[in-house]
Amino acid sequence: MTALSNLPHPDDLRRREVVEAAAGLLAEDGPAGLTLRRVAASAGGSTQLVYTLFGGKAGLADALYAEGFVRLADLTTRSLSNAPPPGDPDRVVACGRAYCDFARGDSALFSLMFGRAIPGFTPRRETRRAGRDATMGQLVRTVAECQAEGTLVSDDAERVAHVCWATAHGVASLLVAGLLPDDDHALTTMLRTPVLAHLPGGATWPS
Amino acid sequence: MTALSNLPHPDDLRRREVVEAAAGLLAEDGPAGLTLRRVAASAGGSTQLVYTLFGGKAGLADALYAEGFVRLADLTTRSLSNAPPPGDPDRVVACGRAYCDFARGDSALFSLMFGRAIPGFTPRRETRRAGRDATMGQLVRTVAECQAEGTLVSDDAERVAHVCWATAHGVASLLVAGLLPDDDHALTTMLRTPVLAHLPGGATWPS
DNA sequence: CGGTCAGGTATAACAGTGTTATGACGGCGT
DNA sequence: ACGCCGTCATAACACTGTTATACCTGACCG
Repeated sequence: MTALSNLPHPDDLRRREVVEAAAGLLAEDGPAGLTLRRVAASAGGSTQLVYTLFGGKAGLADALYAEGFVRLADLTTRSLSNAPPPGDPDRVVACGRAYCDFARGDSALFSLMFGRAIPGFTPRRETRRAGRDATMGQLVRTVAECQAEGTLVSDDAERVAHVCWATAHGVASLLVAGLLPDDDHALTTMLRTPVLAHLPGGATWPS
Repeated sequence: MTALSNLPHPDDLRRREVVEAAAGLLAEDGPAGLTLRRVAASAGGSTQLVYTLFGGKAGLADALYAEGFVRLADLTTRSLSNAPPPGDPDRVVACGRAYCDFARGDSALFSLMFGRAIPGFTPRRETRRAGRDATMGQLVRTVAECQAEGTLVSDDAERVAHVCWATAHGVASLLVAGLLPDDDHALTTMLRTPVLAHLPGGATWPS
């Protein structure tokens, strides 16, 4: 089982196994249940395995951080495939809805990514940048499509995407924290708010 | 207010000391530095002190959670006292700005409140409700003042406050997570967005 | 005044954590 | 074949939250 297929590096396969085992433990028992011994046992090895593959718990958390952004991007593309065609502002709302679904579906992973759920861990700058670029890329693209169709005002697409991300993130975060009622209708109106502010013919800030 | 601060018992004075010592450690060394032994040493006692006063680390975290909402409310009222008179939509933006200032000023406490920074801890339902009512109360009040002046559209004030809170929380959270550029101008435009969507004469969602 | 009881306090022990040192094993190049 | 390097598992270390135990203080009552 060791050395027949070299196409993917065997270490990467092992890393993937460990990451998925860790993600399973994280989803099941929360960040408190993510211990090196349990991860090692779940992946069929010893705690040293995590050290040789990731350099410690911080490295494993970094891999889970990146994995979270990958899963979020997958969920977003899947949600966009069931949304109106490009150029419809509802696609921006669909991105926000996918964001909330991701947070509610795996709140522990969401907390690891955005809430310092692993005490000593802060993601590496490159990993953070990659995650930010991934989610911002999808959002900027859908916003720019709407601007090209004239369904959204031609403001800086990145800035519009920023505020849409912030809104979706705030809704999802407060939802997970149990501070917002989990009402589906109220959720859509909240997610619609930032794109409503960039609709053609909207109000401008009073000077 | 009654649920957040109890006056009578002399034990509460000790509780206050311990809470402030813990808040100091939290602000200085982050959630990872908040250990019972360090808290006890900083408050001049043994670890049992935390158990007799709070019943354990979860109880201490709950007290810190409530303390965080009190400090946030104080910062908000202070920010509102330097804002335009009631009825000006800029007051809502000022609330969001105070929210971001709070998050950046004590990111560890912010993470404890909203990000599961203490592994096993989730706030008690009453404490959570008290904190939510405290921040929502201020926000609903300032929004309702604007609606009374006609500077904001007469929608459900609580719903408007919800989306303003979510936006401010998302901005603050992504800022603390290092995922948004810390640009002051961009911050104000983002915080203005949800109130912009409720200005009189604004656009409505296309059916 | 003396005895008794309750409750807070400190000490020490326990299970569990991340991390690191210590050897043992196996594959590889020279 | 030999030495070497990396990987693995085991065990130990320092630390965590929690709990049991003993002590000591202070109030209450005979």
